[in-house]
Amino acid sequence: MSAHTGSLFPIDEELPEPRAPLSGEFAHVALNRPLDCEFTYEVPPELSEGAVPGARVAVQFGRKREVGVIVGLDTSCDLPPAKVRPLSAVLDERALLSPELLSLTKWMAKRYACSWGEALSAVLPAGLKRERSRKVIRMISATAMATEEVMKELAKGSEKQHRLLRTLLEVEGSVEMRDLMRRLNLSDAPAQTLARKGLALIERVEVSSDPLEGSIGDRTRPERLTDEQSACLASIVPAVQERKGKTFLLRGVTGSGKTEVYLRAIEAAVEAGRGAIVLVPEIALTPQTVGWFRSRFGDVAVLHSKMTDSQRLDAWLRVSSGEVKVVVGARSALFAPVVDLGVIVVDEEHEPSFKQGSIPRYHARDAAVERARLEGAVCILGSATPSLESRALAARGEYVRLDLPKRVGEMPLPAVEVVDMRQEPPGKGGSEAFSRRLRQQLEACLERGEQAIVFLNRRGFVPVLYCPSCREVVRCEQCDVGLTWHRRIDRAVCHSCCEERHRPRACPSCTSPALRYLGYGSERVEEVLRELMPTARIARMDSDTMRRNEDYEVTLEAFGRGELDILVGTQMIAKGLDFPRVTLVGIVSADTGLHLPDFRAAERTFQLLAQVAGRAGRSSLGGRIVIQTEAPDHPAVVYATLHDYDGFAVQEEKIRQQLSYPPYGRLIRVIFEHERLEAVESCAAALGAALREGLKTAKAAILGPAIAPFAQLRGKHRYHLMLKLRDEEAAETATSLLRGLAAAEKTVSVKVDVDAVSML
DNA sequence: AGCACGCCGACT
DNA sequence: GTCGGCGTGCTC
Repeated sequence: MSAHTGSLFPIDEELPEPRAPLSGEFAHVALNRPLDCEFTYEVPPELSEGAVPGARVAVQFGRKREVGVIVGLDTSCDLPPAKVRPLSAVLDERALLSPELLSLTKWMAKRYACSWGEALSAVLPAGLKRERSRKVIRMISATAMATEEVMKELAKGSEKQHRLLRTLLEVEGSVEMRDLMRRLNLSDAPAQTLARKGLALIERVEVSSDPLEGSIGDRTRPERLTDEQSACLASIVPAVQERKGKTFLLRGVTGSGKTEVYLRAIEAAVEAGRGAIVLVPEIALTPQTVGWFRSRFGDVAVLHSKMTDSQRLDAWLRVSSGEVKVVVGARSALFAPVVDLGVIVVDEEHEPSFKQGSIPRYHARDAAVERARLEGAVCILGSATPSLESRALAARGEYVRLDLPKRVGEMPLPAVEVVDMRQEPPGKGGSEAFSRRLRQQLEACLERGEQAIVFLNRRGFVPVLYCPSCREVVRCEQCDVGLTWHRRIDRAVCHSCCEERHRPRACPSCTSPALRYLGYGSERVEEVLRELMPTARIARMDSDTMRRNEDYEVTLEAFGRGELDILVGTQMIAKGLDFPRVTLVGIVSADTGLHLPDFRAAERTFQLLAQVAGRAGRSSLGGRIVIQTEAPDHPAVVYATLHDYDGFAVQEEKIRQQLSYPPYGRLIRVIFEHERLEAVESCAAALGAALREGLKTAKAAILGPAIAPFAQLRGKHRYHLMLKLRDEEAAETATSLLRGLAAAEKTVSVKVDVDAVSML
């Protein structure tokens, strides 16, 4: 701009020039950018026919070409004419997104403090977010040239290449490169180098077939339902026919036949010519689960995180065309473009994985309720241990509560025993991980020829590297988290940033050589178990042993065929497994999550214990649970022992109410991150002050700012603050205020997590 | 978020 | 004397 145009003159010269609004046809376009507004483009006459709300368009934005979605049309425009550009192209022949999905994404933007375009980007499959794409994945494998000799050579100088190649040799076969690199925390440079040396082979593959494709379940349609199942369906089925949005909270103990209720509700929708979506936690999305739905509904579209972009696109388009009416998938399957949606099921609705960790930070359960409302569909939230949030909404009459209190076939719930680990004699070499009682039960179980599951929510061999002389544990310099020693790979691993390093010989802070190795993780529990029970056939399932998709299936199938006696594992084995010969579940420690600085720690522990306990006693063989703990009097343990969900909920609700935590009001968490500590501190303080000022009159309480539970993560300092909002109005005020404040911050990263499920 | 423009330190 | 740092402001 030249100095003569007026920019150097006082601003009072800048009179708003009077002008008539432009007329013609204009489209409001939402773009996948964190910008608070939509952008207006002129619709050229030749594009007029296709330019409808819900269609994707290509537009020139700044100096880039972007894909956006038309969210509205207008016949006038009051922007300065020079600013308005024409649409470059309409990319779809019809509205790709229904009015309901447009409304749903608008609701998400408001609720979760993101732009409409960002919410839309959660709905569109990746293949439709770019103008042209057919992404291929890269697979990597070791070649025959990768010998032990070569490994020794690499070990000297090329740390990263060595680590990568060793992993490739271990997995024997090719693995998806992007996935592997993320897990090993490597860029693809080391892989490229290995490929150049001929030690690794990188192939571009257009896509293998859907691993869940052929799976057909063996669940037959029962002739008769239990009285409780019939009662549930008697209130659900009419609601499907009424076409009014309605939400049910279905509380059913493990083995009570929740799935059959889902299936019948979906049948009712399909008979009425409508479609359905079933959401399950990612980890429960197994061939077995998918099979149940395939066996009943034939062609069922599956959407999960392991699919490639083109597979997802394919499934999405088949659903959109009405060719497929039933969709099963993880979180994002909520947005499947099902034609005339009649039922949405959210199974295990209490699972925190339904909350998306990145923008848009939506909760799929809450968004499902909203989508059902918009579509006039029925939403069924199912769980053995519903979240306190859903429980409260049911109590307030927002949801209809339904109960399945008994297991199908009068199967009793398994007996639960608690072992107080403080009373156990000290052991050595990790044997203290098993109480006398649990050992005895394991032996008895195997003698009867039955199977056992041993659960521990902690990976690695030893989780604590303790220096007795400075009384500190060895921490990750990047993350302020204790390192875990993994013995098989002999490395100290940070479970927060996945960074691995050599096992420290001495204490890094005081150089004392006498580091002590304390505690046990799943790797060590497996080893101890092999020593205690040398004849038992044991397998471990955690994210260290399950490096490939197939590993999971192979191990579970072997367990199902009875080729294994004991399955040791973490979270991974807590959900959904249904093996009739499992009669014993040992929980090595109930305490791992109990003392986390998160107000939901007790709720999570209770849910986990109930979940894991549900793996035993699923047949006439009966079942038994042994819970080891150092806190036998903790309510989460006590009520889990009694199978008393309501009892636990009632006492936990008292605590929440006293402290005004959800479900007594909503909660927003704000996280501040930056390399420079002073920048984080001052930004958090300033934003905290602005919030206190802006929310003076709202029913809100602000906690903090304070140092976040992980004070450092990947080298960034972290602060956080928490807002407790007494009512919806306060929550809305706070959300929009925060959106403005966060957008104005340029240096420090400010994340606004509405209805946060994790405080860590 | 990108991506530009714009003003101050260490290099040829 | 330039290359490049990241602060500030805009995108229909």
